[in-house]
Amino acid sequence: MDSPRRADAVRNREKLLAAAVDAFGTDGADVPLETIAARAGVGVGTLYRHFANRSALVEAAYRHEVEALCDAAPDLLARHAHAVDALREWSERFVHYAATKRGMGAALRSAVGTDPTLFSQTRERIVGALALLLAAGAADGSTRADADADDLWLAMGGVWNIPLGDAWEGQVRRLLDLVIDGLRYGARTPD
Amino acid sequence: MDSPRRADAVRNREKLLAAAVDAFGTDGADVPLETIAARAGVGVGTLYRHFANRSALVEAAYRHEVEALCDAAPDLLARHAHAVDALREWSERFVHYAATKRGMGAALRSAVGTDPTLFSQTRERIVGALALLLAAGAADGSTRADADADDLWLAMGGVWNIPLGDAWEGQVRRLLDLVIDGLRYGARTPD
Amino acid sequence: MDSPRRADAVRNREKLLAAAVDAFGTDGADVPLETIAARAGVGVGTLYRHFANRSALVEAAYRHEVEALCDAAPDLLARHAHAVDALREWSERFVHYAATKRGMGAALRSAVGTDPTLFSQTRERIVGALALLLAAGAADGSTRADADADDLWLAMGGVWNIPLGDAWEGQVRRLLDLVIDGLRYGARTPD
Amino acid sequence: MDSPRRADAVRNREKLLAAAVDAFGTDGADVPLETIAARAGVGVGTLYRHFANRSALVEAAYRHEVEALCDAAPDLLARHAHAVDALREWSERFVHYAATKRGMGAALRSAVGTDPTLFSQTRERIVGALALLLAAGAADGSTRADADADDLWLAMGGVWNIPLGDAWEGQVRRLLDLVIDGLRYGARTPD
DNA sequence: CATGAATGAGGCTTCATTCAT
DNA sequence: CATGAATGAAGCCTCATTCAT
Repeated sequence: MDSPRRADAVRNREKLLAAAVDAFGTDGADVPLETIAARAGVGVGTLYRHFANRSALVEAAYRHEVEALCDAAPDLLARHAHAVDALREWSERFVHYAATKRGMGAALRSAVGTDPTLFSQTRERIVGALALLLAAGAADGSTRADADADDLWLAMGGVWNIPLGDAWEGQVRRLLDLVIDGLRYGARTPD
Repeated sequence: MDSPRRADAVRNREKLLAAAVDAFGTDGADVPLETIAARAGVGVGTLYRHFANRSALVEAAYRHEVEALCDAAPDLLARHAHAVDALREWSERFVHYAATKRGMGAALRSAVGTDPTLFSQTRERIVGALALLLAAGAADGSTRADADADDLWLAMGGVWNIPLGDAWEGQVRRLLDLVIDGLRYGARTPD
Repeated sequence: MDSPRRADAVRNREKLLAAAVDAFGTDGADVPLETIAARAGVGVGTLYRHFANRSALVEAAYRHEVEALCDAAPDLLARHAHAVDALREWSERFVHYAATKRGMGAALRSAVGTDPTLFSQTRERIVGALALLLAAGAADGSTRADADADDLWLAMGGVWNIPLGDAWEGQVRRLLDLVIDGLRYGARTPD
Repeated sequence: MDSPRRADAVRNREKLLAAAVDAFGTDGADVPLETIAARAGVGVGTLYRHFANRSALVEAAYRHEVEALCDAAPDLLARHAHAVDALREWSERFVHYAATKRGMGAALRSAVGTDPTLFSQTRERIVGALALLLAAGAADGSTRADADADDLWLAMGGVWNIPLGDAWEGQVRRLLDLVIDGLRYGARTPD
């Protein structure tokens, strides 16, 4: 239904979002937008056609990451026999997401001014994904039935506290594994 | 030895550092240096006479805060009968320092590029101050003798994790109180 | 002979000219062409198919107004028993034209650079229309026979001097009425 | 009292104003500010230090012209035995001013939005200068005593109606001479 | 030593124009 | 023929830094 031209535009948008996430993470919150455009392989004009200004881009890039993360939840459930395994794989992606958010941190902070609901909305979205995974886990008995998505989110939120550095990724992994193990405790299906 | 002129210069330097800490916290990492100079009541030229460039100022402002914080430790010990009370008062100042560091955060991050040892050096300085306080506490029995300055630093580092907001200061206080109470546990002198 | 396609194209051209006149008057000489295209309900591409560039559009819009104004002269003569009545109605339209020219003023000034004959040509066209009306008036005796189209044009040109404001339209009307009354003076047919 | 440096700054300001008047007249209301800066022989930054933005510059340039014009009135009176001669010379300058205003017209129109009192204020200033000249003329008998500055301003305002072109300056001169001759009519001192 | 004016590079954003679909 | 996405040149403005006074 969309003309092919439209497809190119969509692709450009994706490229811009990817480039933005990357650039904010690499070069800091102040990367010239022209750098992002260049990295995406398009002209500045194109960037501005898609995103009215810097905050719009920052916000879109962040929301995009959250969407990608949360959209994966149902897919993963469909691909795994046990919900807990879906949760494990989902947590892999969460690590990546956490890394991104760290990188974009400064950029995000300056963008929340524009839309103060940004963080609360994305939080809800993520808690929703967690709720989905937990519900499935409760249903198939692969996670304990009394686990709450909000609590899980808080526990996972511990990753923000892990100091950046070489050991960061390993620590994040161990934290998430620990949390997921906690969800296994008291589950119906033994390992 | 110092001419009166010299005294003025020193005073200007102080005013600039104070203005910088203030401005970075208030207006963000991007405050024009001219704004800082104005806030200090001097011309930009004077600012540049004291600090070669923006990062130099950021770094100096941060180190200055750390110095002020750490220099207080011996003074406090001298003024309190029990080391633990010195520690309590020192932690008050630490709250202030933490607030400053939060405000300067973005500015600092862009400055570490210039001097990568910045954080490790200031960390050492603070751990040193803590060690001093703990040693005194162990000596007069007002804190447990097996406490380690590095561990204490890590525990206090929890303040970085407290989300900014209206409740921030209260939470910081409670965290620090908790930690200090921990140091009391097993101390020779009962409360 | 004209395919329906052609009819659409003609209609688009008209819509664009109308939108241009409107937009220049409303938003000033700097309206983005994209705005004009949108107001005409077509894409920019279509605008460019019809007008090679900005000045071409400005010029065409102006000429179009003049054409519409002048083409009306013979029609009006055909519809009125006395030429002076045709002249009166024509002057109504002139008011509208004057308003338009005022609005487009800045845009026009930047376009004359492209075609310096623009104003002299449109002047001739208008003087021609006036000559037609006066000739008819002289013939049927409804206006004095010694009136000259060039002089009439100069007299009507007084409208450019009327300061813009709420009273503008009323003053223009009174000026034109006065001029036309002058043409009645000494006419063969009494009122 | 002003340091020499200050003198340079003042000179720069003057150069910028002169360049602006010139550029707006020559290149139209849209001249890049960088062009004006270049023409004044300074960097853009200097332009911006003196004038916060485009309208500020336009407005300042216009007010500057009016000031120059009006400040001349007392000087001229001091230099001429008869007030009417001062008035004649003043009207020379008015021609120049009128030319300037014509040139800056478009630029001014876009700037009035910022300060709607611009025209009324400058009008008052000019009427004031005229009043001064007329009072002197009434006193020394070189102009008729019943002349009113406001009326004189309206009469001189006729210059705005003279169509631009090669003949413009000549027509302006003749108009002003005519008006001044009118002021001579009934004056005590015969020519 | 202090001052603050001058400089100009560089970022943001807009829009005329082109061109693939 | 129409569409509207893409391009990039160009203008506005800010601010770090220099330097004459």
